[in-house]
Amino acid sequence: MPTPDRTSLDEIVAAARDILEREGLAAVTMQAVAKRVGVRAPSLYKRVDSRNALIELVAKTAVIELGDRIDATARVSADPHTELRQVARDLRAFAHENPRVYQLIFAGSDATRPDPQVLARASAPVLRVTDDLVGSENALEAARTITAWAHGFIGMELAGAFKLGGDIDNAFEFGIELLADALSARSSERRADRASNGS
Amino acid sequence: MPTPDRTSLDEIVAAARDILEREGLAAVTMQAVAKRVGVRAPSLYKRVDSRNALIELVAKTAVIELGDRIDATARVSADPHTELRQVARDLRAFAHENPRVYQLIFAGSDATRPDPQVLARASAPVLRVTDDLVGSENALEAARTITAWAHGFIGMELAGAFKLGGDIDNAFEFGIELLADALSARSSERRADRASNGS
DNA sequence: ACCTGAACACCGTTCAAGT
DNA sequence: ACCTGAACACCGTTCAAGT
Repeated sequence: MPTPDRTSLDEIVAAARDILEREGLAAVTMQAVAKRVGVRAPSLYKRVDSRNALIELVAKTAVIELGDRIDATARVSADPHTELRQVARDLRAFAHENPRVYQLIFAGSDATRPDPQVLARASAPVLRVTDDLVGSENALEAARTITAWAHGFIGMELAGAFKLGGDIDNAFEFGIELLADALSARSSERRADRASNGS
Repeated sequence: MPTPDRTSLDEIVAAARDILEREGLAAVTMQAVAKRVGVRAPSLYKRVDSRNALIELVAKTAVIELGDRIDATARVSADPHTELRQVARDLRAFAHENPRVYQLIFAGSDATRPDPQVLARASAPVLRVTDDLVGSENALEAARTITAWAHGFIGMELAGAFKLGGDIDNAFEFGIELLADALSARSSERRADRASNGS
């Protein structure tokens, strides 16, 4: 006679994520997760291939969540400049709310990193903005510059690498403005070039 | 009667670093390190407090090495603009040569991250450059923008996050130029402001 | 069909016993 | 003074036995 299920994959992934966020990756043991969902460790293997696979599921779930979030705010914004600012702030807000998941996603091993498809979806708004700003020839490079800056800034912030004092929020806004201005400047040059080329 | 030493702390740290770079952090077990230096695992505890302490030593050693390297090339360069470019390239070259150590340093846990003192030393050249470029009021923010961009770019590159094709070297140079130009522009504005203020 | 205890291999770490 | 085997607690994982 079949026993009713005592847990579910979703519950397991949620439990793992919660433990990760509260106590760190090392604390995400199969025993700890099992205990949280009211089951013994071996039972987890009915729904999950391995601990690594479970960690990957946590990462993947979070990436999708992040993608949705960026997508939602990117969709409603006005000009590229403010849209850019908004995407950067969204990313940072997510990182502040889910620091360990964020680090798992962007600084973890190969397996926990977003797969290209999801990544492309998440970075689409950035590409759209840079395309508007600097034109399609340099849109990819520009998008990479912005993404790299945001990712690097947030990573350092989470790592507590900004030890020299100063206002960190301020430095973030400074960076956004600097990059946005720089790209706008390129954009103007480009328009000027085009005009003088007559193309 | 005292036995002659069969290994040394330096040898142990070097062995651990080598294993880390070749096979990843998970492969750095006390047994693996011990085997490499010709000793049994328990003997390591004569020279190292714990596995974590050993990993920290690997990180610290590498940070000092990196600091020396940046310091050396930063010292000989000419104008701030090229110095900036050079520091960024040094950082990237080190990351390419020591990818796992780099990630350990900049994306690892609290314990493996550079302590503030060493970090300050390594970032001094950057601060000097930004001070030249944008003035002392915004030097820290500017330095953070540059450091964040470089760190983020390299981190993404090592993570294989640049899946959309395109020339990555090109994107790196694009980023440097964009940032350097943007800071130079600020610098000009600053000079103009000062002139019009009469201060 | 799901769950469990027992078992296995492998960790990090400790310690008494060797030289 | 350094090194070692044995032992302990704790992992991830497998599997036969329960319901």
